[in-house]
Amino acid sequence: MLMGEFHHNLDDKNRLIIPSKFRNELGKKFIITRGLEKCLFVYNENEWNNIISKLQQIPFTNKDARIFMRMFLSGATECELDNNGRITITNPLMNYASLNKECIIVGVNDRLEIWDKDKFEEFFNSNIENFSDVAEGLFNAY
Amino acid sequence: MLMGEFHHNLDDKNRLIIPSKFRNELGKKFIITRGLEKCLFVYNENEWNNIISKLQQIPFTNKDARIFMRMFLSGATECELDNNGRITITNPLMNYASLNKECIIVGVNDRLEIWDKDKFEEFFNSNIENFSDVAEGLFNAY
DNA sequence: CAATCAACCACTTTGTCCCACTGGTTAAAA
DNA sequence: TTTTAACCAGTGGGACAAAGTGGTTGATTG
Repeated sequence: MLMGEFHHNLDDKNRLIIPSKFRNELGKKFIITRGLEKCLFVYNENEWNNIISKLQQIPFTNKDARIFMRMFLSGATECELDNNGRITITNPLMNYASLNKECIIVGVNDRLEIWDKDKFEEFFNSNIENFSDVAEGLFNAY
Repeated sequence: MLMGEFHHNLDDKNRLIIPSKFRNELGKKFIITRGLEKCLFVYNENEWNNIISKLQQIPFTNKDARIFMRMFLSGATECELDNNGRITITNPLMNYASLNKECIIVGVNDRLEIWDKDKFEEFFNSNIENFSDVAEGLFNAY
């Protein structure tokens, strides 16, 4: 179960630390790609294969699916940690997520998400009331 | 059954005592995360797993669920007591709950709540009038 | 041949663990 | 009844290991 929030900086070679808590669950090789809400998604090989096999069941005549797959797969990059636990982020992904220096890496169940710091805070603040509402319903279920 | 109110200070390493009365029920490892009304929730492993297993049934293509998961899990931290019965609070959680030094730890049935002292008193004072009103309808609903 | 990229290396910082101290409460003994 | 000893909860700080940062070198490619 991936969870938690970590703050790290991209260096001038576009390298980003993957927090050590996440490294075991990600494994040696993993996949990074465009995610929803303009952040990046990071999956380990198993999770990635699960998603792909689900996507493959959708006929390519479905326009939404076609668009989604194009976005999702064209950005996908296989990456590997260097000796210090870092990955290098490619330019297309940097642009997509508006990364420049300060990043936030969050664990969300089966994936990591990589956010530009400002974007994340903006997202967070604009959803914080929503959080209470949804939570209310959820916690009442007990 | 967790209950009671305890006052403790964060030290300059962001460590906070978990009152000894609570330690048995929490166990060795437990989870701390963002709660409602800007305090922190602390769950033992069982309670946490219950919540998570419900969340995992919601598909990630559902936007509200995606947002909620992100908010909920990004704050979650697994923690363990040190030899002196303390935990370390991470920065994102400190910020969320506006903790600085004086904290209040309250037991609320199946969880602990960690409050900034001022926030708690503010909450307490602004709801003390409502206490009877809220009570009024409460039992009828179930 | 130049420029870019990836691997390597070394330094710095952070976090974790451990130990020692304080104060208060309880129990025991004079 | 008073004093002393022992214990437990809580507090603070220091040491060491791990994590994070930045730079340099060597290889590879255009």
